[in-house]
Amino acid sequence: MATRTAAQMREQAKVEYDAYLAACPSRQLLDRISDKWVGLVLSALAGGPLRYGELGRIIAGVSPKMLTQTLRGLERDGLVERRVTPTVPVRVDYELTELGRSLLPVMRAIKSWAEQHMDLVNAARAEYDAAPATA
Amino acid sequence: MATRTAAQMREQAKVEYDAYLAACPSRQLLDRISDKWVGLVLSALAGGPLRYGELGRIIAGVSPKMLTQTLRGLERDGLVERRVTPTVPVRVDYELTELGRSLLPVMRAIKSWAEQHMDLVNAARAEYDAAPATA
DNA sequence: CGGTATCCCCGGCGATACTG
DNA sequence: CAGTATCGCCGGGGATACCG
Repeated sequence: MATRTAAQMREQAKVEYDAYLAACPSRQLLDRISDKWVGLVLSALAGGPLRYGELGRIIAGVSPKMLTQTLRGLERDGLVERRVTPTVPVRVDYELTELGRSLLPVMRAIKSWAEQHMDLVNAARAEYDAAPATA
Repeated sequence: MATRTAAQMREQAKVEYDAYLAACPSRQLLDRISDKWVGLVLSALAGGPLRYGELGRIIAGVSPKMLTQTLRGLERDGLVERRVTPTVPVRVDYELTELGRSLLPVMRAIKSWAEQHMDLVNAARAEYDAAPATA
């Protein structure tokens, strides 16, 4: 066995780096908000509490599974609150918490940059895609 | 067959909604910056131009394929510029464009929120995970 | 040095059917 | 009404090997 191979050392470094990445707050946040449905749910909830079914209708393309999964994730992170009213047919409302609302400005910043610059990005893409040869 | 089934109408609505989502600037931006390596590359490049190999070493856990793929995507979007110096062994530098630099404040906003609030999020997670029964 | 091309595998997304 | 459980598929991610 003798010396550890370069591959082994690299492997080791990689594992550590992955662990480091997983612990990075920015990455954690990006992982959360980059989820396909999170942004939609957040902005839907920005206007006030909504029931499960209402969210499903507003968001339209979401399956019950993904909606629940998204909601659970957000609840777990303390960004939304799940409030159950035990009436005859149960009624469940979801609402942004204080923490969840504090995230809205960030979402707005993202939206703002996107609206101001995405046309440039799209132009760059078009140009890039249209360049088959010659500088 | 007569009437279109509810499933068909739902399908239709979903396709349209997906198209709408795909066109949403915020979603496009999120799709880009939420990429595992994009944030790393951007912040690495924030300090000035770097060579391909340097990026690979700084970022550590990245495979050549992913590094190239990330770089190409960013170049295509006009966020980084690829500069080739045709010396004997080729030399390639990557550098943020003006557009790319304009994105840095947004990244900082994300980082800032994360650093200020992720401990609350993690606390919420711990509490959530520790709640097996009773309110 | 700076990539490209290929293969494989895993995880996540969505659809469906069913329950309290 | 508000979910949960299960299945299948598809695509992206990483490792590896190889070119200019």
